[in-house]
Amino acid sequence: MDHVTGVDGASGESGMRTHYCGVLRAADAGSRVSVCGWVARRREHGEHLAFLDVRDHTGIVQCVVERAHEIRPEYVVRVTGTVRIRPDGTANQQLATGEIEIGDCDVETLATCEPVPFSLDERAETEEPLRLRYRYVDMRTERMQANLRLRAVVNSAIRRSMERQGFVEIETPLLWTPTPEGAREFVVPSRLQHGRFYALPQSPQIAKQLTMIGGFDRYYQIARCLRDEDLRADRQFEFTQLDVEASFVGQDEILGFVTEAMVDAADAATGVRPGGFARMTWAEALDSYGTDKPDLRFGMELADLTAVLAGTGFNALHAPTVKAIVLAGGASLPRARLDGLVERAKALGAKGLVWMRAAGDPVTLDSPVTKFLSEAELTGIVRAARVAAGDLVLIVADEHRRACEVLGQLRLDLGRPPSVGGALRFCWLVDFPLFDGTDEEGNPQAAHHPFTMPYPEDLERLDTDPFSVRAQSYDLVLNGWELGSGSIRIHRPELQRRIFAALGISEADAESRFGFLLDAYRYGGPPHGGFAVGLDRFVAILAGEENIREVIAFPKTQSGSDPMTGGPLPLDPKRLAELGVRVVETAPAVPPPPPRSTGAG
RNA sequence: GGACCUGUGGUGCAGCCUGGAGUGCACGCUGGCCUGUCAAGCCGGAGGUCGCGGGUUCAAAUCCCGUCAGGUCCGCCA
Repeated sequence: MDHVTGVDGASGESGMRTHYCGVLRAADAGSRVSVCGWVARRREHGEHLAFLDVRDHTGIVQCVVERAHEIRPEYVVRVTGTVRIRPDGTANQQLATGEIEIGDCDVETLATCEPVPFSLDERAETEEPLRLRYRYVDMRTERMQANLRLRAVVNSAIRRSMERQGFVEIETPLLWTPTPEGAREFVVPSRLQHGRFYALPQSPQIAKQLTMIGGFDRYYQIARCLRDEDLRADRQFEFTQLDVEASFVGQDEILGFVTEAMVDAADAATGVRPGGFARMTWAEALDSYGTDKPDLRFGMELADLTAVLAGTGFNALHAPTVKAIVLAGGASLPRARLDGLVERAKALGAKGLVWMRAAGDPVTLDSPVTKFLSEAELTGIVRAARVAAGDLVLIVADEHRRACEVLGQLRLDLGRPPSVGGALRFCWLVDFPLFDGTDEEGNPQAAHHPFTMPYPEDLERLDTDPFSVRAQSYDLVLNGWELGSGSIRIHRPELQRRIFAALGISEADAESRFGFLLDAYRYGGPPHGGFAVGLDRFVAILAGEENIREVIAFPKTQSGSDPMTGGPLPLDPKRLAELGVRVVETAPAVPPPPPRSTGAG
């Protein structure tokens, strides 16, 4: 990583420091320098010698002083002294600055610090709520510094990439109009119009489509989105996405734009341009990986045994689809573990799970159920699933989707590599179904969103077999995480009306919900499509983190609280009255605000 | 809305199953010693509502019920 070798006026420091701590080297020996930072550690050796390790975001430098008893860890100091080579035998190889130290020091305390509530040592684990409550302290750790700076690098690279590709950044409103579709929205009461509400955008979806009609044929935005849905390791109320929309282009061009941005960003983050964006249809992903977000970092693909077992007399394996995965070397798993896998499969919705241990040459299968299968069926399984001696075969027979999905999950349980430090395996998924499931009234539901363009050749089945209609929509998957999704949009009002009808949205409904959008398409809407990439997830993967909170400066807990500020908080009646809002049911117990003192010994 | 896991000096843990004095480990904090350390070392000290409430029991950190907080997941996330 490049380091600034000095600090000039551009830093706005007015000469408080000449260098960052982590950049000093043997070549600087003899220089008179000033560094500013936090005391990472203090080592006292009696009355006449002490060491202060001073830290800033670039690293640590050792300062040698006569006495430092009054200077405690995490004090903010400015040290002015002379860089010198350390005495023979005292260099520290672990430290980038380990060949030198700052001697002849004048130490100025800029701020004191109470004992911090948890260790900043990288080796110490601290419970997350405590880190979040004192996030400003937590941020000083190497981990948080690296993660948030990585995020800035990614944002910056994405902006450059999109601009180079001719995209224009346009800001869209945070105060938008409520739309009763999709994710639950955060709502903002209008002070000037009591009883009316804005909604915070779950995404700038409609706004960006309007910019297409407005003639900005390549729009992008690094946009905050807000969804009032339950939180997860990969979901916060607020998140950031790279939002893209372009006119007069097809699916391949849009995938190309996004691929370019991802490659540029990954390059900036890691120094390597990732290649090999896999591409498969939604149906292929389900068939081979049992999921619509396949993790391509490892094999263990699903084998299809349906044909092999088509005529089986063994009822447990008689089903529309029979699928298997093979765990290499898994034949040695203890029986208790196998029983656990069966339970897991049942918990995932399968009727059962058949396991078989493979041994010998030629390979034979051993299992409590082999006696119900013919020789031909057993050799068929070995051949179809490419079973080798020592392997464990796991078989699920069920409806197609369930069989695939259960084994897809078991594949992850048994084979998924750790998130840290591995390869980046991107994968485009295309040809999603237009509809997925039905609502309470039995109407098909849009798999992506109601403005998604179907394949023209599938349209004839819209009324007769809607679930077979494919959409021109696509997902980007990275290492098994859904990074984003997009589609070609419907730009012709008459087709949009047909889709609304198929979704069970009446003309009057469509008018009241999306009237302004339908109006807009009467005034020259070009063919267009777009995409959105979840940047919190992308940065988390690049950082080797399992949780997006680690790449967010001030995240919320799973219950939507902020341990630092205590929010959300009740509003006093005066402000509620001003907004024309009455609280009908107060929360049962508002916890008291966190105590002010650290209570540290 | 639901399932599971966690909650013990400032921090991270052990103790809980099988009830018997707040018992232990490491770090931190604090006082002292120490002139080349670097997670410094050595000696001493302080620091506890065992998340909270109730129950069982002669006796509860430990068993039971409830509750709160945090986490992981299901539902939810067009």
